[in-house]
Amino acid sequence: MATTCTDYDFLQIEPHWQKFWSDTATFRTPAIDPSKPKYYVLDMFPYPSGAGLHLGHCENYAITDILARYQRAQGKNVLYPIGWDAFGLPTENYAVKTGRHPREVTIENVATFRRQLKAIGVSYDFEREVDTTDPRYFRWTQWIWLQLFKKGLAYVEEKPVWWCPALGTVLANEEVIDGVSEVGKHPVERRPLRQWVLRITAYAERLLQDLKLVDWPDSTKRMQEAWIGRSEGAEILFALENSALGDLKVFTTRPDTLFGATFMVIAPEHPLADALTTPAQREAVAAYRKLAAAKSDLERTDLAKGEKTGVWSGSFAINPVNGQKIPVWIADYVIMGYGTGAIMAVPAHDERDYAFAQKFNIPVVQVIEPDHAEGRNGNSTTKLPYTGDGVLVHSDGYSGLRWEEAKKKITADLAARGRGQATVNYKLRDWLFSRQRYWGEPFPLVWVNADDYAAATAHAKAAGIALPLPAEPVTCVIDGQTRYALPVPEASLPLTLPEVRSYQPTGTGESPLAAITDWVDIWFDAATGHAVPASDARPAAHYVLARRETNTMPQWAGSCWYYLRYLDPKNDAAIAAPAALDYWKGPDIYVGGAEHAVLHLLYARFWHKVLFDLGVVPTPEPFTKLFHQGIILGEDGEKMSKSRGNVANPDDIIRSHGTDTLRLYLMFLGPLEAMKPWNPSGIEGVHRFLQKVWRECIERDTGAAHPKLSDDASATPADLAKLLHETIKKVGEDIAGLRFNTAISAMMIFVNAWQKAERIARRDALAFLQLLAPFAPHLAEELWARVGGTALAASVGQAPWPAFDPAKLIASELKVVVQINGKKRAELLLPVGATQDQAVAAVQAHPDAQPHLAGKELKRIVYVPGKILNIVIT
RNA sequence: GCCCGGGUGGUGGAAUGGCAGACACGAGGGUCUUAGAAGCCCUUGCCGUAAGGUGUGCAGGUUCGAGUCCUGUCCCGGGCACCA
Repeated sequence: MATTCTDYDFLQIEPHWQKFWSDTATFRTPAIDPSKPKYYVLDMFPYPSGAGLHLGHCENYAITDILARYQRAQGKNVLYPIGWDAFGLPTENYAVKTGRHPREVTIENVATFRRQLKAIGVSYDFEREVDTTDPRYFRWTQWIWLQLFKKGLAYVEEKPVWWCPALGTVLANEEVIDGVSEVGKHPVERRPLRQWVLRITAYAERLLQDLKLVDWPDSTKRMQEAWIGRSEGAEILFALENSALGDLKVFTTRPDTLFGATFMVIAPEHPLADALTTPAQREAVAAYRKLAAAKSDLERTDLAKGEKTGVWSGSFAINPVNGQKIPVWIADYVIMGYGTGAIMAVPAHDERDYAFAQKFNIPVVQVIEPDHAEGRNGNSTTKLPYTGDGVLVHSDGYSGLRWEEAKKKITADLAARGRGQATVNYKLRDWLFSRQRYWGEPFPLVWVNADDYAAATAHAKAAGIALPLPAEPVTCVIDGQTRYALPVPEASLPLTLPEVRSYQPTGTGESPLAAITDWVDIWFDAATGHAVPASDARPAAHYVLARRETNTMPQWAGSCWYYLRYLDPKNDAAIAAPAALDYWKGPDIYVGGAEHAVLHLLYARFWHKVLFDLGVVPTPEPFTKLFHQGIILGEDGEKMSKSRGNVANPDDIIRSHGTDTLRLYLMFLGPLEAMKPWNPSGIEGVHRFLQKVWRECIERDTGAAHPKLSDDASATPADLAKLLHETIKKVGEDIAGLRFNTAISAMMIFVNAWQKAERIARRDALAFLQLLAPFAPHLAEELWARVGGTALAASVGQAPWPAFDPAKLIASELKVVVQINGKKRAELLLPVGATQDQAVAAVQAHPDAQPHLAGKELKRIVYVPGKILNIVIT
């Protein structure tokens, strides 16, 4: 039932239809039906911040909503869900500031988001909402973590984190601005803390290779490739002059330049740095290492632009190919985290090594000569450093070889002597997976001593409980004692967050959870997961004294698998039922910002592959097709931000022009993937368009259907009918190809023509409303009902998408542009199928063309029927 | 420095190697109106009264024909970076 307004009163129409959709559950996901094709549209789910929806969200969700509505009209079973990525720092910080519980804040923010999403008219199935902070959801986040733990993909390590002594807390990278804390501008330092780390590097090769399986923007694929950073090379052992110290292992991608190695460099943190330092150098090395340690990574990289620094250790290494004695230096341009933390330096063929050698007067030996370079054998004119390809020189036994061959041969020869081997290195680091925060998923495990670990696991086994234990126990040292990580039984999940009185940091760097003694120190039953405070009497002999893990998981955890939970969000027995996983598989399209091109997408792929290996999911990749919408900038062309004062608020636009106008305008602004400045003056254009559609459908004074609508199916003039079918074709193709701006332009062209026609068949008007419906669903519903569409379907979206009639697209005559020597001189209307000779004859008779052709020889004729006739003359 | 994008009217943008500027915004003129708003009609890349010329950052090239392909170059935006 439509409204009765006579004008396009969007303030009345839009809420009316939102209520209709909600009351009739129009967008409830259909049941699994293997006989029907499925289409799963996924948005990157939002973090429900206190600020509410911004235009970027609106753009993102308008895109997916249009796709969802279009695919429904195509007869697909559409899954179009939404949820909340609600754990995380801003909420926790807000809770610290206000003393409110983060859950309370989250519930409030989610309510705001849900209300705003409904106000922009997106057709989500709100019955499938997921919330990462809901224990029924994070139960499965914890379950997946246990599978990773069991597979040996989780381990514990001391890792440096940002520590702010003044705030007494650990800070995230983004909370440290220019070397001071974002809050309060206090100094910060690096401090090692016990952390959980996930072994994503074990999947590096597959994460790289399987990029071939997905339809993603090339730039995103390349960013992932670069992040994984595969490089082939060799590990080479250099004997140390002091043979008691053993060998120094380096990684190089250029084993072909081994004869040019004139020094070695190790990172200041290298484990051999101490041992290699001779007494004479001790003081200098100590000073240098202290200097390097004080530098943040940022400062170290900043110095890349400046001078190289370093200090000689006093020791020498032996080049394995020529026995030459070369000095070992310590310099911070070599970092411990990559390769082996040590390099062989070849100044002639590496810019960094060259700069270092220049500064410290180290010899430079050229061993590669570019092809066709003059004066091989000693009198080279090649400018050094030379990093390109070529032929080896000054390399006994290898001189004259091309570099590719030399790489292989030198590596093989070293391998034969046990002094090296070909290896592959990745830049990808393991994933630091713990946070010293309250508002995150607790790790489902406790720490116990060795004896209790043995007793507890034996007890669980005897009780018939298969704990998710790794092959090798994970241990760490707490207060000087070795502790074993004992997982809670899967059946006891979720492990929920205890209530705390304060979210203030503990001051020790630990999570606020560590202060809740009753929760942390417990008697623990490994078979049931049951626990009582350690201050209580031991309930039974099989209870062991345990300390809970007080770190929590990072925000990434919940967002790594949420797309699977939508398939079956209320399932208490599994992530999702196998039938649901089988039918829906994964998203057919995933839409979200390019800022997640690396981390989120890489982490989610990693978890998905682990689940694939476990047989939980049927596909090796989670997101087969990915699309990044461009950022909406402020009017000034800068990023929208409060401080710049250039933020456009969607609520204001909904009030002034309606959400259909807002959505349509966001889609009309330009290509979806482009970064676009917001230009509020242009919004009038699309608003006028919608009003024009209204005026063509509704009689102004009575509010009845417009009198020019006719029940005679042939009432539409032939030109307009042809245009309608062209529009149906174009809009369908453009939606499928994500070119919404040109789809809208095609609809505008049609309506301009419709306005000039005296009559139009009612069914043609309805077909047009169907095209408009994905973009401006409220107006389309209203007009659909009032023009008579409800006889076909209660909701415009439920009517099958109009088909275009190819026969209607064919014209009897085609326009051909006539060019003479490449310049347009005339236009011809030729019957379909006209031959080149007929075309040329027509041109020669054409008054515009004749003067140009008179007395000229036709040297060449290019004829493309229906397009162009180009005549080349002398 | 490296890797990606991208440079088209006053503005947002359109154009399977085939009429550059679709569709809009803005601007100018007209119509309607007591007046205005809204609507409707016309004009609108630049130079030129016009015929015509010219035009997609710049310089070349390929082609009957280039915004589109190739080479070089400049500028803007994004990402990465002492990664051996």
